[in-house]
Amino acid sequence: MSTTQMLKGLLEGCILEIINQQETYAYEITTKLGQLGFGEISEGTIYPIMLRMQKNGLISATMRESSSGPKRKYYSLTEAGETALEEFIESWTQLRTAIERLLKGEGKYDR
Amino acid sequence: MSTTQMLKGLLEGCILEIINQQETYAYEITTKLGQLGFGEISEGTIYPIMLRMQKNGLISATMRESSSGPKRKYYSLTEAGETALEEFIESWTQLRTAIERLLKGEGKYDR
DNA sequence: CTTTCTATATTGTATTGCAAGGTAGTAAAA
DNA sequence: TTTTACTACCTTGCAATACAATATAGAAAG
Repeated sequence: MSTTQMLKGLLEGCILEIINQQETYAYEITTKLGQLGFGEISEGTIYPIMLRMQKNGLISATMRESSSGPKRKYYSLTEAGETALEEFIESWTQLRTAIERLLKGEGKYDR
Repeated sequence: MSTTQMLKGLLEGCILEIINQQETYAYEITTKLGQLGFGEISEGTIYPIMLRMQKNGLISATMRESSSGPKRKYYSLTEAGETALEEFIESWTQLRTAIERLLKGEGKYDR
């Protein structure tokens, strides 16, 4: 079981959180995720997510000059994005709690 | 963001853990997951997973009579299943840690 | 002028959760 | 006896998503 399948659905929420903490662009997000302990997240993963979230109205983008390369597309959260982030955190907390309870062996003999 | 996408890849590992704690059958696993705080996991979700894991040699099955209904297919972990479970727990711990660090705002100003 | 790093985007594929549907056994209610 | 409900198994087809592979291009350094 690789982490790649476990990421599904979590990545979008995590990226919302990253943008919420600081306005940033896709290329930087990949390195950020690496630093945080997610695996190496490839660009083929990130860019579709960014475009999808923008299309769904969760983030908005503005182009800005870079000091070292092509223009960067900086993203920030829309109001819908902030709401989605809150919902993500709630869902994550619930899921994490459920799995932790399972792994601790709680409910082992309830039947 | 619904929990359904967040479950991807996690369900298989969680089911391995449930079977590891106590030999059980698919129908019971659905109710078990409900009690633990996962959503209502439908049978269309569970049965394909069980067949897949059996095909992949992670679990083995034996039929037994039921006191209240059709025969039950009881599953237990194979050696490969135990290994997969250990790997899942490790991957999960790593992923959980990464997300928690992110949500706590660590690494916010490392750039 | 070639390489390397930055930075964006697209296409196609595999995995997976799940709704919807189907089959059957047991048992209690009507 | 018929009906209803619960148990218990399984299959088909769809939608969402991560990712490899590929493409494009600007900037800087060698």
